[in-house]
Amino acid sequence: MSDSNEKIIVRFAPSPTGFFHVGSLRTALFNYLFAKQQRGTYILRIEDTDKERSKKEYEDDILACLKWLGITHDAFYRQSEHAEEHKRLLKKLVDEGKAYVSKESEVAQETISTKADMTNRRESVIRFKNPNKVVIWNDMILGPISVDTTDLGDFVIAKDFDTPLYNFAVVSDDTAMDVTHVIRGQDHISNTPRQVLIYEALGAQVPAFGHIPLILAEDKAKLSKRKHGLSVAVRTYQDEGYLPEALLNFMALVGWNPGTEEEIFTLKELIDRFSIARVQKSSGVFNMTKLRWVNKEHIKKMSLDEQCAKITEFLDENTKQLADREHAIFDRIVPHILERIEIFSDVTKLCEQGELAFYFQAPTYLAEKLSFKGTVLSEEIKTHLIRIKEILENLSELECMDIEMLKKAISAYTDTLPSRGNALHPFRMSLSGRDKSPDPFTITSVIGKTEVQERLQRAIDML
RNA sequence: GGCCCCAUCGUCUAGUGGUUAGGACAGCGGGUUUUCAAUCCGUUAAUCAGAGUUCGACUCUCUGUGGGGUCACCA
Repeated sequence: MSDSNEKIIVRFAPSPTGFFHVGSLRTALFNYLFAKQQRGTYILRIEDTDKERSKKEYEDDILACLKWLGITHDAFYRQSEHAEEHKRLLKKLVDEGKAYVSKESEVAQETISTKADMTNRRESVIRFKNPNKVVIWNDMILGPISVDTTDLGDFVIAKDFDTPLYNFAVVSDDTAMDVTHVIRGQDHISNTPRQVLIYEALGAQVPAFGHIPLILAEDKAKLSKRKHGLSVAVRTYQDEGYLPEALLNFMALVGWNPGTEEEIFTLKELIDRFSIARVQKSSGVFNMTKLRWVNKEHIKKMSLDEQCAKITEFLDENTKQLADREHAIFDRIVPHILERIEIFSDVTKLCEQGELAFYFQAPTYLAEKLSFKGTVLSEEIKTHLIRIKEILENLSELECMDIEMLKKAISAYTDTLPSRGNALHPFRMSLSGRDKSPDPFTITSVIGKTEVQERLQRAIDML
Protein backbone atom coordinates (compact mmCIF):
# COMPACT_ATOMS: atom_id res chain seq x y z
CA MET A 1 0.00 0.00 0.00
CA SER A 2 1.11 3.53 -0.66
CA ASP A 3 1.61 6.40 1.73
CA SER A 4 -1.39 8.66 1.95
CA ASN A 5 0.65 11.62 0.78
CA GLU A 6 2.08 9.79 -2.21
CA LYS A 7 0.47 10.90 -5.40
CA ILE A 8 -1.52 8.23 -7.14
CA ILE A 9 -0.67 7.45 -10.74
CA VAL A 10 -2.66 4.91 -12.72
CA ARG A 11 -2.77 3.98 -16.35
CA PHE A 12 -5.12 2.39 -18.79
CA ALA A 13 -3.12 0.52 -21.40
CA PRO A 14 -5.14 -0.88 -24.28
CA SER A 15 -3.56 -2.49 -27.30
CA PRO A 16 -4.85 -1.18 -30.63
CA THR A 17 -5.55 -4.63 -32.04
CA GLY A 18 -9.33 -4.39 -32.25
CA PHE A 19 -12.22 -2.02 -31.80
CA PHE A 20 -12.62 -0.63 -28.31
CA HIS A 21 -14.23 -3.34 -26.21
CA VAL A 22 -16.78 -2.85 -23.42
CA GLY A 23 -14.58 -4.90 -21.11
CA SER A 24 -11.70 -2.52 -21.70
CA LEU A 25 -14.07 0.35 -21.17
CA ARG A 26 -14.73 -0.79 -17.64
CA THR A 27 -11.04 -1.16 -16.90
CA ALA A 28 -10.55 2.39 -18.16
CA LEU A 29 -13.47 3.60 -16.06
CA PHE A 30 -12.28 2.02 -12.81
CA ASN A 31 -8.80 3.41 -13.32
CA TYR A 32 -10.24 6.82 -14.08
CA LEU A 33 -12.59 6.82 -11.09
CA PHE A 34 -9.85 5.64 -8.75
CA ALA A 35 -7.46 8.35 -9.95
CA LYS A 36 -9.91 11.24 -10.13
CA GLN A 37 -11.36 10.59 -6.72
CA GLN A 38 -7.95 10.81 -5.14
CA ARG A 39 -6.76 13.67 -7.32
CA GLY A 40 -4.24 11.40 -8.92
CA THR A 41 -3.04 11.10 -12.50
CA TYR A 42 -4.70 8.96 -15.12
CA ILE A 43 -2.45 8.00 -18.02
CA LEU A 44 -3.59 6.58 -21.33
CA ARG A 45 -0.93 4.42 -22.91
CA ILE A 46 -1.38 2.69 -26.23
CA GLU A 47 0.42 -0.64 -26.15
CA ASP A 48 1.54 -0.99 -29.71
CA THR A 49 4.57 -3.20 -29.42
CA ASP A 50 2.95 -5.85 -31.57
CA LYS A 51 3.68 -4.23 -34.92
CA GLU A 52 1.85 -6.94 -36.81
CA ARG A 53 -1.52 -6.58 -35.17
CA SER A 54 -1.59 -2.94 -34.11
CA LYS A 55 -3.50 -0.60 -36.39
CA LYS A 56 -4.00 3.14 -36.43
CA GLU A 57 -7.68 2.60 -37.13
CA TYR A 58 -8.08 0.83 -33.81
CA GLU A 59 -6.11 3.44 -31.92
CA ASP A 60 -8.38 6.10 -33.40
CA ASP A 61 -11.42 4.12 -32.31
CA ILE A 62 -10.15 3.83 -28.74
CA LEU A 63 -9.44 7.55 -28.58
CA ALA A 64 -12.77 8.51 -30.11
CA CYS A 65 -14.79 6.28 -27.78
CA LEU A 66 -12.95 7.48 -24.70
CA LYS A 67 -13.60 11.05 -25.76
CA TRP A 68 -17.27 10.32 -26.34
CA LEU A 69 -17.49 8.80 -22.87
CA GLY A 70 -15.80 11.75 -21.24
CA ILE A 71 -12.93 9.71 -19.83
CA THR A 72 -10.15 12.20 -20.29
CA HIS A 73 -6.53 11.37 -19.68
CA ASP A 74 -3.91 13.53 -18.01
CA ALA A 75 -1.10 12.14 -20.14
CA PHE A 76 -0.83 10.16 -23.32
CA TYR A 77 1.88 7.82 -24.58
CA ARG A 78 2.45 5.16 -27.15
CA GLN A 79 4.53 2.29 -25.94
CA SER A 80 6.49 2.31 -29.19
CA GLU A 81 7.82 5.77 -28.26
CA HIS A 82 9.81 4.18 -25.46
CA ALA A 83 11.85 1.76 -27.51
CA GLU A 84 15.13 3.30 -26.32
CA GLU A 85 14.26 2.89 -22.67
CA HIS A 86 13.14 -0.70 -23.25
CA LYS A 87 16.43 -1.43 -24.95
CA ARG A 88 18.45 0.19 -22.19
CA LEU A 89 16.75 -1.82 -19.46
CA LEU A 90 16.96 -5.01 -21.46
CA LYS A 91 20.71 -4.51 -21.83
CA LYS A 92 20.97 -3.71 -18.14
CA LEU A 93 19.31 -6.99 -17.18
CA VAL A 94 21.48 -8.99 -19.52
CA ASP A 95 24.63 -7.22 -18.33
CA GLU A 96 23.71 -8.00 -14.75
CA GLY A 97 23.06 -11.63 -15.61
CA LYS A 98 19.35 -11.38 -14.76
CA ALA A 99 18.40 -12.17 -18.33
CA TYR A 100 20.23 -13.85 -21.15
CA VAL A 101 20.21 -14.35 -24.88
CA SER A 102 19.02 -17.85 -25.47
CA LYS A 103 19.87 -19.97 -28.48
CA GLU A 104 16.70 -21.79 -29.33
CA SER A 105 17.83 -24.20 -32.01
CA GLU A 106 18.58 -27.07 -29.61
CA VAL A 107 15.47 -26.77 -27.43
CA ALA A 108 13.14 -26.04 -30.30
CA GLN A 109 11.97 -29.52 -31.23
CA GLU A 110 10.70 -30.55 -27.80
CA THR A 111 9.50 -27.16 -26.55
CA ILE A 112 7.35 -26.13 -29.46
CA SER A 113 3.73 -26.80 -28.78
CA THR A 114 1.21 -27.54 -31.49
CA LYS A 115 -0.20 -24.05 -31.62
CA ALA A 116 3.13 -22.35 -31.92
CA ASP A 117 4.12 -21.56 -35.43
CA MET A 118 7.60 -22.93 -36.09
CA THR A 119 8.20 -20.75 -39.08
CA ASN A 120 7.88 -17.57 -37.01
CA ARG A 121 10.22 -18.68 -34.29
CA ARG A 122 13.61 -17.15 -34.04
CA GLU A 123 16.85 -18.89 -33.44
CA SER A 124 17.55 -16.67 -30.44
CA VAL A 125 15.42 -14.74 -27.93
CA ILE A 126 15.99 -12.99 -24.62
CA ARG A 127 14.90 -14.95 -21.60
CA PHE A 128 14.46 -13.84 -18.02
CA LYS A 129 16.50 -15.75 -15.51
CA ASN A 130 13.84 -17.00 -13.17
CA PRO A 131 14.93 -17.00 -9.53
CA ASN A 132 12.23 -19.63 -8.94
CA LYS A 133 10.65 -18.11 -5.89
CA VAL A 134 7.17 -17.73 -4.51
CA VAL A 135 5.73 -14.35 -5.42
CA ILE A 136 3.13 -12.88 -3.12
CA TRP A 137 1.17 -9.69 -3.54
CA ASN A 138 -1.76 -8.26 -1.65
CA ASP A 139 -4.32 -7.61 -4.33
CA MET A 140 -6.46 -4.52 -3.73
CA ILE A 141 -9.52 -6.50 -4.73
CA LEU A 142 -8.76 -10.16 -4.22
CA GLY A 143 -6.54 -10.01 -1.16
CA PRO A 144 -3.32 -11.98 -0.79
CA ILE A 145 -2.35 -14.10 -3.77
CA SER A 146 0.74 -16.27 -3.87
CA VAL A 147 2.17 -18.05 -6.86
CA ASP A 148 5.17 -20.31 -7.14
CA THR A 149 6.96 -19.06 -10.23
CA THR A 150 9.12 -22.16 -10.57
CA ASP A 151 6.91 -23.71 -13.20
CA LEU A 152 7.10 -20.54 -15.29
CA GLY A 153 10.65 -21.36 -16.26
CA ASP A 154 12.93 -18.81 -17.86
CA PHE A 155 10.20 -17.02 -19.77
CA VAL A 156 10.89 -14.94 -22.86
CA ILE A 157 10.86 -11.17 -22.30
CA ALA A 158 11.98 -10.00 -25.74
CA LYS A 159 12.51 -11.33 -29.21
CA ASP A 160 15.69 -9.24 -29.43
CA PHE A 161 16.96 -5.98 -27.97
CA ASP A 162 14.70 -3.96 -30.23
CA THR A 163 11.61 -6.08 -29.75
CA PRO A 164 10.48 -6.32 -26.14
CA LEU A 165 7.48 -8.44 -25.30
CA TYR A 166 4.43 -7.45 -23.31
CA ASN A 167 5.46 -8.37 -19.78
CA PHE A 168 8.76 -6.58 -20.06
CA ALA A 169 7.50 -3.52 -21.90
CA VAL A 170 4.73 -3.03 -19.36
CA VAL A 171 7.05 -3.14 -16.39
CA SER A 172 9.53 -0.87 -18.11
CA ASP A 173 6.86 1.70 -18.90
CA ASP A 174 5.05 1.51 -15.59
CA THR A 175 8.35 2.05 -13.87
CA ALA A 176 9.27 4.96 -16.10
CA MET A 177 5.89 6.58 -15.50
CA ASP A 178 5.98 5.95 -11.76
CA VAL A 179 2.68 4.11 -11.88
CA THR A 180 1.62 3.45 -8.31
CA HIS A 181 -1.50 1.32 -8.84
CA VAL A 182 -2.12 -1.16 -11.60
CA ILE A 183 -5.83 -1.79 -12.05
CA ARG A 184 -6.63 -4.29 -14.77
CA GLY A 185 -8.80 -7.29 -15.58
CA GLN A 186 -8.53 -10.61 -13.80
CA ASP A 187 -7.32 -12.16 -17.02
CA HIS A 188 -4.01 -10.52 -16.15
CA ILE A 189 -3.56 -12.30 -12.82
CA SER A 190 -1.26 -14.86 -14.35
CA ASN A 191 0.97 -12.11 -15.75
CA THR A 192 1.45 -10.48 -12.39
CA PRO A 193 3.99 -12.94 -10.93
CA ARG A 194 6.20 -12.54 -14.00
CA GLN A 195 5.98 -8.79 -13.80
CA VAL A 196 6.76 -8.72 -10.09
CA LEU A 197 9.88 -10.74 -10.82
CA ILE A 198 10.92 -8.23 -13.48
CA TYR A 199 10.30 -5.27 -11.16
CA GLU A 200 12.51 -6.89 -8.57
CA ALA A 201 15.22 -7.67 -11.08
CA LEU A 202 15.14 -4.03 -12.19
CA GLY A 203 15.32 -2.92 -8.59
CA ALA A 204 12.13 -0.94 -9.16
CA GLN A 205 9.28 -0.22 -6.79
CA VAL A 206 6.51 -2.78 -7.26
CA PRO A 207 3.13 -1.04 -7.63
CA ALA A 208 -0.08 -2.12 -5.94
CA PHE A 209 -2.21 -4.43 -8.05
CA GLY A 210 -5.97 -4.63 -8.27
CA HIS A 211 -7.54 -7.21 -10.55
CA ILE A 212 -11.10 -6.38 -11.42
CA PRO A 213 -13.66 -9.09 -12.25
CA LEU A 214 -14.41 -9.93 -15.83
CA ILE A 215 -17.64 -9.32 -17.68
CA LEU A 216 -19.43 -12.33 -19.08
CA ALA A 217 -22.09 -12.89 -21.71
CA GLU A 218 -25.56 -14.06 -20.67
CA ASP A 219 -24.53 -17.68 -20.95
CA LYS A 220 -21.68 -16.88 -18.57
CA ALA A 221 -19.14 -17.44 -21.29
CA LYS A 222 -16.51 -14.91 -22.12
CA LEU A 223 -17.88 -11.79 -23.72
CA SER A 224 -16.94 -12.27 -27.32
CA LYS A 225 -17.99 -11.08 -30.74
CA ARG A 226 -21.70 -10.85 -31.35
CA LYS A 227 -23.54 -13.08 -28.95
CA HIS A 228 -27.22 -12.80 -28.15
CA GLY A 229 -27.31 -9.76 -30.38
CA LEU A 230 -24.97 -8.09 -27.99
CA SER A 231 -22.02 -6.21 -29.33
CA VAL A 232 -18.71 -5.87 -27.56
CA ALA A 233 -17.67 -2.79 -29.50
CA VAL A 234 -18.26 0.44 -27.59
CA ARG A 235 -18.74 2.19 -30.92
CA THR A 236 -22.04 0.38 -31.55
CA TYR A 237 -23.49 1.69 -28.29
CA GLN A 238 -22.76 5.19 -29.45
CA ASP A 239 -24.30 4.45 -32.83
CA GLU A 240 -27.42 3.00 -31.27
CA GLY A 241 -28.04 6.11 -29.26
CA TYR A 242 -27.01 5.11 -25.79
CA LEU A 243 -25.99 8.00 -23.60
CA PRO A 244 -22.31 7.91 -22.61
CA GLU A 245 -23.07 8.46 -18.95
CA ALA A 246 -25.68 5.70 -19.00
CA LEU A 247 -23.18 3.24 -20.43
CA LEU A 248 -20.61 4.29 -17.84
CA ASN A 249 -23.21 4.07 -15.08
CA PHE A 250 -24.22 0.58 -16.12
CA MET A 251 -20.67 -0.67 -16.53
CA ALA A 252 -19.73 0.64 -13.11
CA LEU A 253 -22.61 -1.26 -11.58
CA VAL A 254 -21.44 -4.63 -12.79
CA GLY A 255 -18.65 -5.31 -10.39
CA TRP A 256 -19.19 -2.40 -8.07
CA ASN A 257 -21.91 -0.79 -5.96
CA PRO A 258 -21.91 2.22 -3.67
CA GLY A 259 -23.31 0.35 -0.68
CA THR A 260 -26.49 2.40 -0.81
CA GLU A 261 -29.60 1.74 -2.83
CA GLU A 262 -28.85 4.45 -5.37
CA GLU A 263 -28.31 3.20 -8.88
CA ILE A 264 -28.34 6.16 -11.22
CA PHE A 265 -25.19 8.24 -11.30
CA THR A 266 -23.50 10.85 -13.41
CA LEU A 267 -19.79 10.47 -14.03
CA LYS A 268 -19.15 13.10 -11.39
CA GLU A 269 -21.22 11.18 -8.87
CA LEU A 270 -19.39 7.98 -9.71
CA ILE A 271 -16.11 9.72 -8.99
CA ASP A 272 -17.41 10.86 -5.62
CA ARG A 273 -18.77 7.48 -4.58
CA PHE A 274 -16.27 5.06 -6.06
CA SER A 275 -14.30 2.84 -3.74
CA ILE A 276 -11.94 0.10 -4.82
CA ALA A 277 -12.78 -1.74 -1.62
CA ARG A 278 -16.32 -2.19 -2.82
CA VAL A 279 -15.33 -3.77 -6.10
CA GLN A 280 -16.67 -7.29 -6.48
CA LYS A 281 -14.43 -10.33 -6.58
CA SER A 282 -16.55 -12.39 -8.92
CA SER A 283 -17.37 -11.89 -12.57
CA GLY A 284 -20.64 -10.37 -13.69
CA VAL A 285 -22.99 -10.83 -16.58
CA PHE A 286 -23.62 -8.07 -19.06
CA ASN A 287 -27.37 -7.52 -18.91
CA MET A 288 -28.58 -5.56 -21.91
CA THR A 289 -32.09 -5.17 -20.52
CA LYS A 290 -30.80 -3.41 -17.46
CA LEU A 291 -28.50 -1.25 -19.56
CA ARG A 292 -31.55 -0.08 -21.51
CA TRP A 293 -33.34 0.73 -18.27
CA VAL A 294 -30.37 2.69 -16.97
CA ASN A 295 -30.26 4.54 -20.28
CA LYS A 296 -33.91 5.49 -19.98
CA GLU A 297 -33.32 6.84 -16.50
CA HIS A 298 -30.57 9.04 -17.90
CA ILE A 299 -32.78 10.21 -20.75
CA LYS A 300 -35.32 11.36 -18.17
CA LYS A 301 -32.69 13.56 -16.58
CA MET A 302 -31.83 15.40 -19.80
CA SER A 303 -33.14 18.88 -20.53
CA LEU A 304 -35.96 19.22 -23.03
CA ASP A 305 -33.62 20.83 -25.54
CA GLU A 306 -31.18 17.96 -25.31
CA GLN A 307 -33.96 15.44 -25.65
CA CYS A 308 -35.32 17.18 -28.75
CA ALA A 309 -31.92 17.40 -30.37
CA LYS A 310 -31.20 13.75 -29.75
CA ILE A 311 -34.59 12.61 -31.04
CA THR A 312 -34.20 14.74 -34.17
CA GLU A 313 -30.87 13.09 -34.81
CA PHE A 314 -32.53 9.68 -34.98
CA LEU A 315 -35.58 10.61 -37.05
CA ASP A 316 -35.69 8.91 -40.44
CA GLU A 317 -35.50 11.13 -43.52
CA ASN A 318 -39.20 11.25 -44.19
CA THR A 319 -40.18 12.06 -40.63
CA LYS A 320 -37.38 14.59 -40.36
CA GLN A 321 -38.85 16.54 -43.27
CA LEU A 322 -42.30 16.45 -41.74
CA ALA A 323 -40.91 17.58 -38.41
CA ASP A 324 -39.04 20.45 -40.05
CA ARG A 325 -42.17 21.65 -41.76
CA GLU A 326 -44.39 21.27 -38.71
CA HIS A 327 -42.04 21.89 -35.85
CA ALA A 328 -44.83 23.03 -33.55
CA ILE A 329 -46.33 19.57 -33.83
CA PHE A 330 -42.95 17.94 -33.40
CA ASP A 331 -42.34 19.85 -30.18
CA ARG A 332 -45.61 18.53 -28.86
CA ILE A 333 -44.83 14.91 -29.81
CA VAL A 334 -41.51 14.85 -28.03
CA PRO A 335 -42.88 13.98 -24.58
CA HIS A 336 -44.90 11.15 -26.10
CA ILE A 337 -41.89 9.81 -27.98
CA LEU A 338 -39.93 9.85 -24.75
CA GLU A 339 -42.49 7.52 -23.21
CA ARG A 340 -41.87 4.96 -25.89
CA ILE A 341 -38.11 4.74 -26.07
CA GLU A 342 -35.25 3.44 -23.96
CA ILE A 343 -32.44 4.23 -26.37
CA PHE A 344 -32.50 6.81 -29.14
CA SER A 345 -32.34 4.33 -32.01
CA ASP A 346 -35.83 3.31 -30.83
CA VAL A 347 -36.91 6.61 -32.39
CA THR A 348 -35.88 5.33 -35.80
CA LYS A 349 -37.89 2.17 -35.19
CA LEU A 350 -40.91 4.24 -34.25
CA CYS A 351 -40.60 6.09 -37.55
CA GLU A 352 -40.17 2.92 -39.55
CA GLN A 353 -43.15 1.30 -37.90
CA GLY A 354 -45.33 4.26 -38.75
CA GLU A 355 -45.96 5.22 -35.17
CA LEU A 356 -45.21 8.89 -35.74
CA ALA A 357 -46.51 9.63 -39.24
CA PHE A 358 -50.16 10.07 -38.22
CA TYR A 359 -49.25 13.08 -36.13
CA PHE A 360 -48.31 14.88 -39.33
CA GLN A 361 -50.60 13.38 -41.94
CA ALA A 362 -54.17 12.10 -41.89
CA PRO A 363 -54.08 8.30 -41.78
CA THR A 364 -55.58 5.88 -44.26
CA TYR A 365 -57.39 2.83 -42.96
CA LEU A 366 -60.28 0.53 -43.78
CA ALA A 367 -63.74 1.70 -42.77
CA GLU A 368 -64.39 -1.55 -40.92
CA LYS A 369 -61.51 -0.70 -38.56
CA LEU A 370 -63.70 2.00 -37.07
CA SER A 371 -65.85 -0.65 -35.47
CA PHE A 372 -64.84 -1.48 -31.90
CA LYS A 373 -64.09 -5.21 -31.78
CA GLY A 374 -65.85 -5.45 -35.13
CA THR A 375 -69.28 -5.63 -33.56
CA VAL A 376 -70.57 -2.12 -33.70
CA LEU A 377 -72.83 -1.00 -36.55
CA SER A 378 -71.77 1.87 -38.77
CA GLU A 379 -74.87 3.86 -37.97
CA GLU A 380 -74.04 3.85 -34.28
CA ILE A 381 -70.40 4.74 -34.90
CA LYS A 382 -71.48 7.57 -37.16
CA THR A 383 -73.74 8.94 -34.43
CA HIS A 384 -70.88 8.86 -31.90
CA LEU A 385 -68.39 10.54 -34.21
CA ILE A 386 -70.83 13.27 -35.18
CA ARG A 387 -71.53 13.86 -31.53
CA ILE A 388 -67.82 14.07 -30.64
CA LYS A 389 -67.31 16.49 -33.49
CA GLU A 390 -70.07 18.68 -32.09
CA ILE A 391 -68.53 18.62 -28.64
CA LEU A 392 -65.21 19.76 -30.10
CA GLU A 393 -67.01 22.48 -31.96
CA ASN A 394 -67.96 24.03 -28.66
CA LEU A 395 -64.45 23.87 -27.28
CA SER A 396 -61.80 26.47 -27.88
CA GLU A 397 -58.53 25.59 -29.59
CA LEU A 398 -56.85 26.01 -26.26
CA GLU A 399 -59.25 23.67 -24.46
CA CYS A 400 -58.57 21.00 -27.10
CA MET A 401 -54.86 21.23 -26.38
CA ASP A 402 -55.44 20.49 -22.72
CA ILE A 403 -55.71 16.72 -22.36
CA GLU A 404 -57.53 16.82 -19.04
CA MET A 405 -60.04 19.40 -20.09
CA LEU A 406 -60.69 17.63 -23.37
CA LYS A 407 -61.10 14.28 -21.68
CA LYS A 408 -63.58 15.78 -19.27
CA ALA A 409 -65.66 17.23 -22.08
CA ILE A 410 -65.71 14.03 -24.13
CA SER A 411 -66.28 11.82 -21.10
CA ALA A 412 -69.41 13.73 -20.27
CA TYR A 413 -70.79 12.09 -23.37
CA THR A 414 -69.01 8.71 -23.53
CA ASP A 415 -69.67 7.94 -19.86
CA THR A 416 -73.39 7.85 -20.61
CA LEU A 417 -72.82 5.06 -23.12
CA PRO A 418 -73.10 1.32 -22.31
CA SER A 419 -69.58 0.96 -23.70
CA ARG A 420 -67.23 3.89 -24.02
CA GLY A 421 -65.15 1.86 -26.44
CA ASN A 422 -67.91 2.09 -29.02
CA ALA A 423 -67.25 5.80 -29.29
CA LEU A 424 -63.61 6.14 -28.19
CA HIS A 425 -62.26 3.40 -30.41
CA PRO A 426 -63.57 4.91 -33.65
CA PHE A 427 -62.48 8.33 -32.42
CA ARG A 428 -58.94 7.09 -31.92
CA MET A 429 -58.98 5.13 -35.19
CA SER A 430 -60.08 8.17 -37.12
CA LEU A 431 -57.06 10.05 -35.79
CA SER A 432 -54.30 7.44 -35.88
CA GLY A 433 -55.60 4.79 -38.24
CA ARG A 434 -53.81 2.17 -36.17
CA ASP A 435 -54.88 -0.77 -34.03
CA LYS A 436 -52.48 0.34 -31.33
CA SER A 437 -51.65 3.98 -30.79
CA PRO A 438 -51.77 6.77 -28.25
CA ASP A 439 -55.25 7.73 -27.06
CA PRO A 440 -57.38 10.24 -28.97
CA PHE A 441 -57.00 12.91 -26.29
CA THR A 442 -53.24 12.82 -26.59
CA ILE A 443 -53.38 12.95 -30.36
CA THR A 444 -55.84 15.82 -30.28
CA SER A 445 -53.63 17.78 -27.95
CA VAL A 446 -50.86 17.43 -30.50
CA ILE A 447 -52.58 18.00 -33.85
CA GLY A 448 -55.17 20.54 -32.74
CA LYS A 449 -58.87 21.10 -33.08
CA THR A 450 -59.14 21.86 -36.78
CA GLU A 451 -57.19 18.84 -37.93
CA VAL A 452 -59.19 16.59 -35.62
CA GLN A 453 -62.43 17.94 -37.01
CA GLU A 454 -61.25 17.18 -40.51
CA ARG A 455 -60.21 13.63 -39.67
CA LEU A 456 -63.48 13.06 -37.90
CA GLN A 457 -65.36 14.22 -40.96
CA ARG A 458 -63.39 11.89 -43.20
CA ALA A 459 -64.35 8.97 -40.96
CA ILE A 460 -67.97 10.02 -40.96
CA ASP A 461 -67.92 10.19 -44.73
CA MET A 462 -66.55 6.66 -44.91
CA LEU A 463 -69.50 5.24 -43.03
C1' G B 1 -4.62 -31.43 -17.31
C1' G B 2 -1.10 -27.80 -14.12
C1' C B 3 -1.37 -23.16 -11.64
C1' C B 4 -4.56 -19.11 -9.98
C1' C B 5 -9.30 -16.84 -8.83
C1' C B 6 -14.43 -17.02 -7.67
C1' A B 7 -19.46 -18.93 -5.57
C1' U B 8 -26.59 -14.90 -2.15
C1' C B 9 -33.09 -14.62 -6.23
C1' G B 10 -33.01 -15.72 -13.80
C1' U B 11 -29.43 -11.11 -13.80
C1' C B 12 -26.73 -6.95 -11.03
C1' U B 13 -26.21 -6.87 -5.88
C1' A B 14 -26.86 -5.56 0.11
C1' G B 15 -25.10 -8.37 4.11
C1' U B 16 -18.84 -8.78 7.47
C1' G B 17 -21.74 -14.78 13.79
C1' G B 18 -27.94 -13.79 15.98
C1' U B 19 -32.03 -10.23 9.89
C1' U B 20 -39.12 -12.23 8.50
C1' A B 21 -31.80 -12.70 4.08
C1' G B 22 -32.92 -6.18 1.84
C1' G B 23 -32.89 -3.40 -3.03
C1' A B 24 -32.80 -2.95 -8.50
C1' C B 25 -33.72 -5.10 -13.58
C1' A B 26 -36.55 -8.86 -15.73
C1' G B 27 -41.04 -12.01 -14.73
C1' C B 28 -45.93 -12.47 -12.82
C1' G B 29 -50.67 -10.17 -10.82
C1' G B 30 -53.54 -5.87 -10.32
C1' G B 31 -55.08 -0.36 -10.50
C1' U B 32 -55.52 3.40 -14.28
C1' U B 33 -56.83 2.85 -19.60
C1' U B 34 -61.15 1.90 -26.11
C1' U B 35 -55.98 -0.19 -27.63
C1' C B 36 -50.56 0.09 -27.22
C1' A B 37 -47.02 2.71 -24.41
C1' A B 38 -46.13 5.15 -19.88
C1' U B 39 -47.23 5.24 -14.75
C1' C B 40 -48.69 3.39 -9.77
C1' C B 41 -49.37 -0.76 -6.34
C1' G B 42 -48.57 -5.72 -5.11
C1' U B 43 -45.92 -10.38 -5.79
C1' U B 44 -42.88 -15.01 -7.15
C1' A B 45 -37.68 -16.06 -6.55
C1' A B 46 -31.43 -16.99 -3.60
C1' U B 47 -27.33 -18.17 0.66
C1' C B 48 -23.62 -24.73 -4.46
C1' A B 49 -22.95 -29.42 -1.24
C1' G B 50 -20.92 -31.88 3.03
C1' A B 51 -18.17 -31.84 7.34
C1' G B 52 -16.08 -28.86 11.28
C1' U B 53 -15.57 -24.35 14.85
C1' U B 54 -19.52 -22.08 17.85
C1' C B 55 -24.83 -21.54 22.37
C1' G B 56 -25.72 -19.87 17.25
C1' A B 57 -23.54 -19.85 10.80
C1' C B 58 -24.99 -16.84 4.35
C1' U B 59 -20.95 -14.91 7.19
C1' C B 60 -15.01 -18.44 9.96
C1' U B 61 -12.02 -23.36 8.54
C1' C B 62 -11.51 -27.76 5.52
C1' U B 63 -13.04 -30.96 1.59
C1' G B 64 -15.92 -31.69 -2.59
C1' U B 65 -18.68 -29.69 -6.71
C1' G B 66 -19.47 -25.96 -10.17
C1' G B 67 -17.91 -21.66 -12.99
C1' G B 68 -14.05 -18.57 -14.81
C1' G B 69 -8.99 -17.06 -16.00
C1' U B 70 -4.26 -18.51 -17.74
C1' C B 71 -0.69 -21.77 -19.52
C1' A B 72 2.76 -17.65 -26.87
C1' C B 73 8.90 -15.64 -29.64
C1' C B 74 -0.07 -11.67 -28.47
C1' A B 75 -1.36 -7.96 -25.44
